[in-house]
Amino acid sequence: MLSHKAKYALKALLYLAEQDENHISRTVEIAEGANIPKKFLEQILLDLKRGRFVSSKQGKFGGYYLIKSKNEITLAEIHRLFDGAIALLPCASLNFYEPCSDCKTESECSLHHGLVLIRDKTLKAMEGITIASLVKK
Amino acid sequence: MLSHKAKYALKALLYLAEQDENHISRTVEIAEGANIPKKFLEQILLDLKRGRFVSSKQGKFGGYYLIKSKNEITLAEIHRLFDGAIALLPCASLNFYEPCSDCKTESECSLHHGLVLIRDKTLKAMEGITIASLVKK
DNA sequence: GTAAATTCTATAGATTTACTAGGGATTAGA
DNA sequence: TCTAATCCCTAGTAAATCTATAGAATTTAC
Repeated sequence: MLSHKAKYALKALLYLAEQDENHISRTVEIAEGANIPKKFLEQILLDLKRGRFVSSKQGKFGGYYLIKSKNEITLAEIHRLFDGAIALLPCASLNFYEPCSDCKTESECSLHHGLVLIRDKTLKAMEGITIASLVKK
Repeated sequence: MLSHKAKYALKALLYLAEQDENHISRTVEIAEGANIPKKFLEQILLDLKRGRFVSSKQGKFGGYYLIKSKNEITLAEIHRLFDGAIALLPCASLNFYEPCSDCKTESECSLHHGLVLIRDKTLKAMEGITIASLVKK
């Protein structure tokens, strides 16, 4: 399941993607438009900025805007930024790999192999969902 | 990501699936064989029993054994039993559906649609992974 | 200088996770 | 019938995580 943070991030990105080119959106505007708690959204937008999905203009008349094409922002990326690994266990993860401490036996290898299959399919599916694909309902 | 509970459940089921027909496995035997904390495993086995994946024999020389074919126990079922919904949000879930309180707008519908696509693909993938498919490494 | 906005740090409350503890109930066999 | 072995059940607990909220610092336009 997605965390609220990831869900809010997607909704915020959708909101930004629906605005006119060159429009700068204030946090409060996004918060009201997408129904997200404002102070929580502040943190999320900063995370999105650190992840290079959006950029900001500070000060009066400042706000946020997309810097990555809505065709190139995928669900997979947002999941990784806010909720971490897409794989079901760290030992099956590409970007968050860790060996499993309790997996030394035969059954471990088997589990691992199945989870890598799942990861591949889920990842491919998630990479197919972009902000653009969501906007054009 | 899978919880430890779900991971341990899978490992315990794998252990049981690898035993001879009619063999009854004690909790401590599974715990040592699959490297799972024993008292934690007790709870997990009870959950698996309530879920009708295993049954037990009580008293001296008791233990656990599979009652569902290892070809019919899927990762999807174990995920649902221990970790709940497979979908990324409750509003996209088949078995754990709940409407999203904050989703009243256009962007909600869009998000929903994409997440249903993901759910369908992930579910199909998870239903393809059975205990039997994991045993025969 | 002032107002409006982002940015940063801290923190609080609730929930969940991953166990652990301790005993009760059941059964087999001596 | 006693005893040991085993499953069964309920609590509790420490740590982490999640979901925010608070407040002040910084930046910018005018």
